[in-house]
Amino acid sequence: MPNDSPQSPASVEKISLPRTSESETLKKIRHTTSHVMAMAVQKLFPKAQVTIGPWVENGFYYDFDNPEPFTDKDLKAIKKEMNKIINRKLPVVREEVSREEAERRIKAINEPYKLEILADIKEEPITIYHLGEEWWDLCAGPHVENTAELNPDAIALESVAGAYWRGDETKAQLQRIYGTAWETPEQLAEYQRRKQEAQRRDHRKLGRELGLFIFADPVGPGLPLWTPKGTVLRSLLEDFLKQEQLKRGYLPVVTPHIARIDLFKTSGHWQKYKEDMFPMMAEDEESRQAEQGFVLKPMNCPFHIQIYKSELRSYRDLPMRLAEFGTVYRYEQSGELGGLTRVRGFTVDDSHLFVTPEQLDQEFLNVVDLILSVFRSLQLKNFRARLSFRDPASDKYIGSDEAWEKAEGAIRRAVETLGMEHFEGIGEAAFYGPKLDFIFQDALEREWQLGTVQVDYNLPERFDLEYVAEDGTRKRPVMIHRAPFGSLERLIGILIEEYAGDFPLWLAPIQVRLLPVTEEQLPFARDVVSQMRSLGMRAEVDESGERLGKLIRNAETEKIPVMAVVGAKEMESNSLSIRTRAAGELGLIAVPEVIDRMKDAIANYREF
RNA sequence: GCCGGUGUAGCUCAGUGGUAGAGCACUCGAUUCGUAAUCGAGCGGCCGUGAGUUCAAAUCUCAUCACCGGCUCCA
Repeated sequence: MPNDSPQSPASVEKISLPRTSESETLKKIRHTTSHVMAMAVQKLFPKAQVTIGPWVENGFYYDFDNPEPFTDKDLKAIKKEMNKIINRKLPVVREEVSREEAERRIKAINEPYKLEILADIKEEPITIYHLGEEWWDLCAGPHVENTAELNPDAIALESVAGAYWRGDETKAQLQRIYGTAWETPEQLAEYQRRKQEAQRRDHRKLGRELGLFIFADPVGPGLPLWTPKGTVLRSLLEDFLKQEQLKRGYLPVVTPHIARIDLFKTSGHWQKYKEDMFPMMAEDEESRQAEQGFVLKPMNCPFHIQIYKSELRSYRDLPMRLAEFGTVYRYEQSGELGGLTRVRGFTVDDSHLFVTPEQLDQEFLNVVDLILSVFRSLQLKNFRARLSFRDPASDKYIGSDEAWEKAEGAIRRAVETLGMEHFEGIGEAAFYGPKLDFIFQDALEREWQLGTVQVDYNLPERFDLEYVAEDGTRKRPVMIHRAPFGSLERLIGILIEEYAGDFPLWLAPIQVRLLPVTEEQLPFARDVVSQMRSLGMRAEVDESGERLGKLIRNAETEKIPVMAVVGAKEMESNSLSIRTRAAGELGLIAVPEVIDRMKDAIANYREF
């Protein structure tokens, strides 16, 4: 791997690649290609039944019900068959039929899934698209007019995957084939190049290369171990947020990792969240039977609630903002785990705000303001805000409709007040309340929730929380759950990919490395480093004794932002030859000036 | 949890039934060198794990664990 040497054309974007949603042409191409693929599959696998085959942002897929799962080898054969179909230059013909006629024809070819799809189509007439004489599918279109408009060299089949019919785990598992299709072979090549490029930013790869974290088989899946460098990163992010929270009146707390099962029965976790919790620890079989045991905490809220409840609170104490970097454990399904973005043990930058109903709106806005300012400081710009509401049809939630409506109302008012762009995610709520979530994308365009704010009327009720109001009566506070990072693990995963491993100076695990030209300069270099360290900078000397070219190469590969070459002339003039990753060689600079500039840059979240 | 794929040295990977390989890293020696790889030698592997087939298994079969791409589910 040549790493990112200056010669490599870093990220020159020669060819522009439209996304499907932005290009009518691509929509047609991909739609038709998915039909061609389905036709090819049914030719090679006559038992395969078709279901749906839409375009997606980078290509298309089609789900089949086939007695045998497809393998990578099958994909090759399918692609070959597709080429044949395309080369036959089949016309793509739209036909409108009545519902009865569509039903009759589907029954004639025995395609039960199509029948279900037909039942869901509201409008008439029903549109059917024919590929030549021998194959057709229910489809709204649009399509190209002839398969000759497709270029076999601009099409690639990518992978097979299981997918549930209608996205429902309890329904049949279908075989999904993913593919991609473009206008020209050049576009396909560019798409594949960018995909490779994205893989180079993958935090799992960079995390290993930069020595930030590891996973160890004997420890277990989804349980990251943080190396010294990774721990620096974590601590810096924690300290940064702690300072922001200090300014805003948060109160730090610390709570244990385990608790009696009863705590989670009161909160409702045991009833609604049990599947996501590690199994109970019981002292003996009798205790196990009686459900008398301890569990690892999947969330911090019940613990913070206990602290709130430990004294009688006055309205004068509110809002009370209890904050903790609380490590929680969730028994995620094995197939869900991956890198730092989905793990089984992670640290939430958690806080629970206990507020009066009158304070709710303002406090919610304050939290959103904090979250947005955190994202700004971290230079995270590409996110979407999601209103995560409950699915009224599901039974996975606790609490009354009234409480839910009040909480959802508070979130709606907040985004309206802020004029914030957002979308709604039905069924995305926590089991105890609705959320405002901030959704980010990783290098491979998968979406992840980071920051979150939640309004909760339910847990205060279940734990019978109170405060004494001005008039002396006992009233119930409202809770806001919030986490700007979401979790340190996921945040760092996203940050690594966002920065492509090039951390800003203030976050870099090693900020500056001194590179002695010969051993002669070692003592001087060590002295400069100790000056820097005494000022809190993360500095080190390369003691390897290799030649300068190698020292630079190593520092570049490790993505160290500032390199300082020390040779005879630097030593003589008490200066350093500075080379930065971002700007290259900056020439000779006196040691005190280097230190001042470093200090200034770090304090102001700027580069050297 | 489900479907497909992959597990060989610390890392990246070659080896497809017959004596385990390369580059980098690491150790030692020589070199004291000016902005992306100095030369040489050495160390290092129960071929993820367990069973089976075979005269013989890294290689074939089954099971299991982990990882990767999806699905479902979530910070």
